[in-house]
Amino acid sequence: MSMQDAATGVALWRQVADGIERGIAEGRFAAGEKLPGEMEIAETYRVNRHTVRRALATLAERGLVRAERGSGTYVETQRLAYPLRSRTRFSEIVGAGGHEPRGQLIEASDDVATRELARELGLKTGAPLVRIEALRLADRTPICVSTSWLSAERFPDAGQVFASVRSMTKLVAHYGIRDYRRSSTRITAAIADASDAARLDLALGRPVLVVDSTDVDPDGKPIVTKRSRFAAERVEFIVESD
Amino acid sequence: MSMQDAATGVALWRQVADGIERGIAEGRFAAGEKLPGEMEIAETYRVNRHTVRRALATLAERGLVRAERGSGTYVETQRLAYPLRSRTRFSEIVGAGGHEPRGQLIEASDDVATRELARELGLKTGAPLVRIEALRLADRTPICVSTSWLSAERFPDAGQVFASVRSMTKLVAHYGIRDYRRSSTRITAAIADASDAARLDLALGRPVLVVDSTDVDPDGKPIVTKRSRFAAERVEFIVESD
DNA sequence: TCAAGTTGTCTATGCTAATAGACAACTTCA
DNA sequence: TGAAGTTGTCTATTAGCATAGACAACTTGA
Repeated sequence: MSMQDAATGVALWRQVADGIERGIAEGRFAAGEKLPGEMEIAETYRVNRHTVRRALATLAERGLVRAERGSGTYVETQRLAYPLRSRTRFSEIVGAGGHEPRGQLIEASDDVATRELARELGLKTGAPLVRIEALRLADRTPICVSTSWLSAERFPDAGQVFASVRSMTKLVAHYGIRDYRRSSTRITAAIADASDAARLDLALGRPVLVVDSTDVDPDGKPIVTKRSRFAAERVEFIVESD
Repeated sequence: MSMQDAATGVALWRQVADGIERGIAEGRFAAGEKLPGEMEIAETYRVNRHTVRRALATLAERGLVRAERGSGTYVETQRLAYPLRSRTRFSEIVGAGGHEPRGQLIEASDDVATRELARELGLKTGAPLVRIEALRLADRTPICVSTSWLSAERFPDAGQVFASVRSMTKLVAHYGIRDYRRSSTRITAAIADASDAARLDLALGRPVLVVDSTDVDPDGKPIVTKRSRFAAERVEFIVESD
């Protein structure tokens, strides 16, 4: 019943690595600057220097820090600002941040609507759907994995179309829909599962922002419903009230 | 270079526990229903039964599941829906969900404005602030820990006032502010640090939703800026577009 | 009532995480 | 140049993770 005295089940070096990464993400360690020495880090976390070394090694492998023998260990990073508005387009948001948006089809398959999917899409339970699993990147950095569902009757061959245009905006344009908007967005967080972690190039145990959303056409008719998993360490959602 | 073949630094029993918890959170295991047997879980995760038992033991300790000897292991849970609007009041949101909102002062102290805080609050760097660290609960379940900053000149003794009224809405009402709205909200996710984990009664390694927000009065003048850490496994944010 | 299926507890063993100390290799700065 | 401070590498030891097998205690349903 009482709380746990430490993060049971999570290796110490992992906790140290996460702590340092958090420090970087929050700006306590600025990009380009030198981290405290291994001995100092070991003292602040009350841990052996070798444990710190292992933590730093994993961060270095992921390209977050760079060690220079005799000198110190240095930082590099930056989080992508991702506004959530009724007009939410991955390519526009990433492009506005000065990065090149990329899309990549992982898998397209046929599916049938569960009760929840049917409700979101305004269809009947069991209606034929196209399920598209896609990876989205900014430059070469994976940002999110998303699973999208569309009506198979309204969007036949959506999977093949997506494979060639690699953008949801262009996909729906192909079916004559020139504009759409976000109707609902639900956000929570979880730990990445094995396959998401692999696709996002995340260490397992890292958090993802899970976003369930539905886009509708100008008449309010549902087009597509999605579940996207964003690498939490690479994005920051901006909610604009009013 | 290559990705990690498994969640290095995270114990197997922890991965199994997280997997099951995710299954519960996503509704794959409905509340009240029976989980698969320990042997079956062990097979799906390709892991020893003892490892599964340890995973289930931690979930049971946190009240997520309940084991019944000879029969099986059963689920219990529900996530709190937390809408993010320009009118965002913890007490109203929790109350609307049929729970009793509670607030608890952890610590109040004097502080001075960093450049970021000053910008958010429309003050000068170094201006005197009151910093309030508070825990918010729904019934007896901790939901979030928040650190709030207010101008010490405009809200003298804010810490003492909060300690007695235990609500941000009532606090500002005490200074004659009858209404306010959310002006900006930024969301990301992280792993809970040791003290937040303890206050939220979270196992370390569990994710939190980190929300940075600023409230303004009807004239648009900043009142308070906050950083809140929500237990991700207990809430789900709802963003309403339009 | 009995067999099958479930959770609970014990013993035992190999492997990895974490600690500890020592020293080499290198950089920085006085 | 030299001393202080840094990262890199080695050896050794202890505690905890994970596996394995066996059996007890209990529930369920035929």
